[in-house]
Amino acid sequence: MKASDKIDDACARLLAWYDGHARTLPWRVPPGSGEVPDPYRVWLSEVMLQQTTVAAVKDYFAKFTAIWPTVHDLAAADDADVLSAWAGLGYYARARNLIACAREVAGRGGVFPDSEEGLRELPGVGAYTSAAIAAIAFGRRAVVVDANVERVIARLFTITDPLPGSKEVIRAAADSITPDERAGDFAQAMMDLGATICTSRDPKCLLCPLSDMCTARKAGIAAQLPHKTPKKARPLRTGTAFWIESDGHVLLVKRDGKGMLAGMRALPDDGWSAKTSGDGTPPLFADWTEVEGMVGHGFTHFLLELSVQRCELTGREAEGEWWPIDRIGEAGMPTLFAKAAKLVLGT
DNA sequence: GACACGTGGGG
DNA sequence: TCCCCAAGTGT
Repeated sequence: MKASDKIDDACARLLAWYDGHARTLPWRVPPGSGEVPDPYRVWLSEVMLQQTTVAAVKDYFAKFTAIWPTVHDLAAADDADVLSAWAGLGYYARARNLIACAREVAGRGGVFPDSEEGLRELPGVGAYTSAAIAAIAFGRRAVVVDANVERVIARLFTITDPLPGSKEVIRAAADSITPDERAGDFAQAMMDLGATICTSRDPKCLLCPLSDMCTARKAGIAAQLPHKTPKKARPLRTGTAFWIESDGHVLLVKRDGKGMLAGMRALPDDGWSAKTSGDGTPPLFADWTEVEGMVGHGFTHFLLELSVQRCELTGREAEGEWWPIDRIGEAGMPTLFAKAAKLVLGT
């Protein structure tokens, strides 16, 4: 059997498997249905799915498409409303780029570029997302490589060099088995395979349509691939958030446009960051009381232990936005501050 | 290439 | 409990 035959075989088997096993997802068109995917929904889902699980995205996708059914609607939205709707999903730069991208596309008449290169120019659309949209929404041949594909390819071809150094080698191997036809289905098939069969831990090789051609499985090392260079330990930082209450309202601030949780509504704090712990300094002079307990929160590159101080004011002169406490859940704060609010309110 | 950038779930 | 991981991008 020639190498090219094996490649065609892998491709055909994967597509056949996908026809019978594709996950049903809110943003997906079932294979063979003849439906045409909406580029707006494909784009929105792909951005939401960056470094995020399908389960976490589902509710947000439903909410966004209900409030903003088209790219024009999203482009016309207030920044604060979009950021609030995104609150809890994480990686907030994605939301800021989402707004910028929607406005750019709306400025082109609401038409997304239909090529990988054109899509790549859009804010928040990188190598992966441009390839994914080109393939899924426009049927273009594109080499779509996410963490699922990296894992499947590393195992199929026994690529043992550690990530991220081996990205180019993996991409080239993925290129070699990417078909000209059904590019979108192929990309989604690879990702579904990685998500459900060729999983990071405990791969289900007995169920895999490619198991007999998987060289890592043959070598008995499938579960150990891909190798990854070890991550650095996350430092522990401490910080303080301040709950300033007056007449049933709490004082919220808008965070800086740069850095952690940029642009998000939040409780005032003492300036903690990934680099340093906070200094405990309150934003104003008052009779502060320590709230019992602590909020533990893990960010990508550090861990935070957040204490909360509270005080009661008689007026509302302080700088910020006074938010009704009984509607604090609608404030659209990142999870860290939502946890702090729960600690204060005992909910 | 390295690092900043969130969060929730699974083993 | 803790560690790893997930449909990455921008700087």
